[in-house]
Amino acid sequence: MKHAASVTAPNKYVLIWDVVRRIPRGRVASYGQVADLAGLAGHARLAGYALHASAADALPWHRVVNAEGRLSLARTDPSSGMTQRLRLEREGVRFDARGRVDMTRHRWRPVVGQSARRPLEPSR
DNA sequence: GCAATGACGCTCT
DNA sequence: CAGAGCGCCATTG
Repeated sequence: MKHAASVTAPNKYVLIWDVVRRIPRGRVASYGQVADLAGLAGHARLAGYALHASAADALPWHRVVNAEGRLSLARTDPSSGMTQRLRLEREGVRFDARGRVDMTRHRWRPVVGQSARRPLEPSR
């Protein structure tokens, strides 16, 4: 069925869910970023699949947006867009006039070694 | 097993 | 900056 995972949940999905669960409050990550952290670099689509397959309130799925900072809605539940935006705003995530998340300020930066690289956001 | 579809992403126009 | 095209992989008919 379209709502996979209802009975079968590939380990890959579990990996993705685990990453999503680690996203801090007030921070957002893109599907590609989640896939990458889950060890599935380049497979952003799988991240989307995993989220769709997971239970609605089993994890902070609302903190996952696409690379453009826009909200990707599930065709089976278009109303999720409203829920997502409300939850994010409630966490302090700001949206611009176009309805996009300000990625430069809210993109989640998991600790990797924080040696060099780190353009650091304009922090307003 | 092939063809179509999908909570995506990157590149080119 | 917007739209179209192509690539990735898993699920479904």
